[in-house]
Amino acid sequence: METDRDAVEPRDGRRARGARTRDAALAAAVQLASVEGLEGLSIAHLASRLGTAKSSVHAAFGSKEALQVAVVARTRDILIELVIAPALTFPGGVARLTALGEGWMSYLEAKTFEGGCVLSSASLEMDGRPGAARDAVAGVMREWLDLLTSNVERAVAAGEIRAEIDPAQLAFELNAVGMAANWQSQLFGEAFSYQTGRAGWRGLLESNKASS
Amino acid sequence: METDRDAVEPRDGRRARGARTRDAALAAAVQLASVEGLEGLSIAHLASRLGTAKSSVHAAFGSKEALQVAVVARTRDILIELVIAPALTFPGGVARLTALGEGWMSYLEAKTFEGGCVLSSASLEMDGRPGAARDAVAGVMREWLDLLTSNVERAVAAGEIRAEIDPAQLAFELNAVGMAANWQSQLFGEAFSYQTGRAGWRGLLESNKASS
DNA sequence: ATTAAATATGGACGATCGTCCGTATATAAT
DNA sequence: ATTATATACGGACGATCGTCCATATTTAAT
Repeated sequence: METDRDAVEPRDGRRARGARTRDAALAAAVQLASVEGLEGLSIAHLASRLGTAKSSVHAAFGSKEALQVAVVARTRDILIELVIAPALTFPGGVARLTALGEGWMSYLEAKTFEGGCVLSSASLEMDGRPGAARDAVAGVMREWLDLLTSNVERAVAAGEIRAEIDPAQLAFELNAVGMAANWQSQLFGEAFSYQTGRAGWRGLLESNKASS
Repeated sequence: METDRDAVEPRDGRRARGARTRDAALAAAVQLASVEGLEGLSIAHLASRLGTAKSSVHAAFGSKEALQVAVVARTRDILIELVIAPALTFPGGVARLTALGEGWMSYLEAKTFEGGCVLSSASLEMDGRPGAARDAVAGVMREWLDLLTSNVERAVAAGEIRAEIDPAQLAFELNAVGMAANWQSQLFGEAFSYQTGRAGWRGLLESNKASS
C-alpha cells in the first residue's frame, strides 16, 4: 500500500525525507483518527500535534481525502501485523479462527488505538459519504470478511464445522461479535470486559462444531 | 423525553408554536444525522434544509449539543414505536426476543433512516468525545441492552433457554448481530441481505435453546 | 388597546477548516 | 560551483461552522 511516489526512486534522499515525514505524520494521524473519527481528523489539528505547518501536512498527502485513504491503509497494515500475521502461524480452519479472535480481542484490550479500532468506526462513519475514503474502508472490510469466510470454509472441509452452515453467515457473526466488543468497550469503558467478546467468538465456533 | 420548556405550560400557544417548530426541525435533523452522523449534523445545514434562518434553529434548541441530545431522544422514540412496542405484544422470553429481532431487521430494511440507525453510528462516533450527547447515546444503548438481557432472563426462567448461559452475554451477542446487519447494509448496500441478520439472530436463540 | 412574553429573523462575530501560492531549504545531478 | 528537483514553510484565501445580539413578529395577559 505504498504510494507511487515512494516506489519510483527509493534511493533518492529527497523522496526518502518525504517518506519519513509522511510516515511520522501517519502514525500520529492514525491515533488522531481513532479518537476523532476519519472525518473528524483534520489537517490543521494533525499539523499542530506534529508541530509543523499545516501546509506541510497538506503537501505531504495532497488532500484530506488522500490522507484518509493513507490512514486506512496504515490501519490495515497494523491490523495485519498485530492480528492476522500471528494467526497465520496456526493451521487454517478453527485453530486459525480462534487465533484471529484471540488476537483481535488482545489487540483491542491493549488499546493499540486510543479511540478504538479506526476501521470499525470509520465503516459506520463513512457509510453515507461516497468517495475514495469510503471505498478504501469498504475494501479492507471486504478483505477481512473474506479472510474469515475462507477459514470457515477450510474448517468445514476439515470436518471441524458443520457442513450445513453458510460460511459467509458464520463469518458475519464472528465479525459482528468482534466489532461489538470494540464498540462496547469504547462506549462503556471499564464496565465492559473483553471476556464477553472472547466468549461470544468461542461460543459461535462451539455451537457450529461438527457433531463428529 | 420532553424539555422543561414544553412541560411548563402546555396550553400556551406561543410555546406550542415553538414545540411545533422543534418537532418539524427534529424530523429533518434525525434524517440528516443518519447520513452525516451526529457530529456531522450542522445547524447551518439543517436550517437550509428547513428553509429557515440558522439562528432560528439555534434558538429552538439552544446549542448544537442540545440538538444532538434531542436527536438521540427522538431516535429512541422512533425505535420504541417501530421496534419495541410491537414486540411487547408477544409474551416475554424467546417469543419477544424473536419479535425484537424481526422488528429490528424490518425497521432497517424499510430504510426508516436514510443513513442507517442513528444510534449505531452515533455510539461509535461519540465514543471519544465526552459530553451530553455521548451520555445520551450511552444511556439509550444501556436501556436497549437491558431490555434484551431481561428478556433472556425471562426465557431462562421459562425454561426456553439453557440455564447455564449468562443473560448479558447472549444479549451482547444478539445486539452485535443487529448492529452488524445495520453496518454491513450501509457499507455494502444491495450486496448485503437482511436475511443474514435474521439468520444470525435466530441461530443464537436456537443454539442456546434449553435441551428439554 | 396596551403591555408582557415567547419565538423567529437577519446580520455579524471569531474560530476552524481545506486548499493554494510564492518562497526557502535540503538533496541530486551535472 | 551551478542547476534541477523534491519537500517544507508562512501567509493568505474563501467557505463553513456555532454562537450571539438587536429587532421583528406572534401569542397571552391585563
